[in-house]
Amino acid sequence: MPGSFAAAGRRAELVAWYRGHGRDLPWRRRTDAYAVLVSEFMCQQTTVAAVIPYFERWMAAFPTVRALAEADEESVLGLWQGLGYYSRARNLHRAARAVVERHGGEVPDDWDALRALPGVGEYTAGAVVAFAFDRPAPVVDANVARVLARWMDLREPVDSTAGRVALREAARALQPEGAGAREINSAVMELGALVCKPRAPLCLACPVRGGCRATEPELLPVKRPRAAVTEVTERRAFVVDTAGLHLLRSTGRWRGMWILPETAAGGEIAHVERYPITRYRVRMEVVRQSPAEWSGLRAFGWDEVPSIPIPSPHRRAIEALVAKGRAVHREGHDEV
DNA sequence: AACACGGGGTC
DNA sequence: GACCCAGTGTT
Repeated sequence: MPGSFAAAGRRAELVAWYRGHGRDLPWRRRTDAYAVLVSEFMCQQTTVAAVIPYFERWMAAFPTVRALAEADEESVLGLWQGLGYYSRARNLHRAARAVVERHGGEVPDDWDALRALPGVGEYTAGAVVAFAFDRPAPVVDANVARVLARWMDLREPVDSTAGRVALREAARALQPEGAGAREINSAVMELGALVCKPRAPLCLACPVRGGCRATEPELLPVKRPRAAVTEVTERRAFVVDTAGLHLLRSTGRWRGMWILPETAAGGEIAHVERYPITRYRVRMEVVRQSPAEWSGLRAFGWDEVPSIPIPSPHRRAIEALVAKGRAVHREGHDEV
């Protein structure tokens, strides 16, 4: 059949390459399903290099499903602080509790049962089946999508319905009959990370270049056009007294984390922090206010601030304002 | 099908 | 600056 995907015939070369060149990542040293689940949650939309230190700290703090299930949300968010996409932390926490309640504390080996856990989508369910239990499952992350799109010369956007279907079927065709899913799926991912890179793919070093149909691999994968960036401005209060820094427990975007409260007050802008968030570009203007103008805030001593969960842009603004405060103090004129 | 959701790295 | 990343949930 013209256009059929013949990657299955290249499994041996791919796995041989992986055995020689695959990286020694912390979660590849273990196959217990809980460790796989944690690493997969952390790796969602996040680079491997950023995840490694978080993974090590997490596994030390919460070594088992039960340990995580019994933890409180504050410490869970604290360990996740700085990784972004905090709903992953809340979902992983809920997933651990669901595993205890529904499955007696054992992470299930069944795709549908996995998929039913909070925060577990098609990708993560497949990853746990393959990496923890070494059973066949399509595992399509951004690396695999890029490798397969080039391999098949797929011109359909990989984030369209048609593109996703094509990729899932190709990934399915790549699976071995019995054992070996762990290695083959790891190998395709690793090929994407090390050789079949987003820009400037190293085709001369590719173990499957003989089977690749891409004529212009650097132009693949095709993606749907992205939404335009919108500028937004918000104003927040920096509230400090002798008790320390007064923060608000967020109920919105950064639910459960501690943030600078939004304010309508005018006055001098003490600091401007700019940060991107998905399709927005936020200009955060910070003004100094006194606790008398607020209720519902909680004061933290300055020694506590480093260890509580605060989203990165807010933490950066706080650090900048503290530095400015110190500078004023040094100059000796505290007419702030 | 489109959008919200973070933060850090790369070129 | 633009683009990318071991995606998922909601609308």
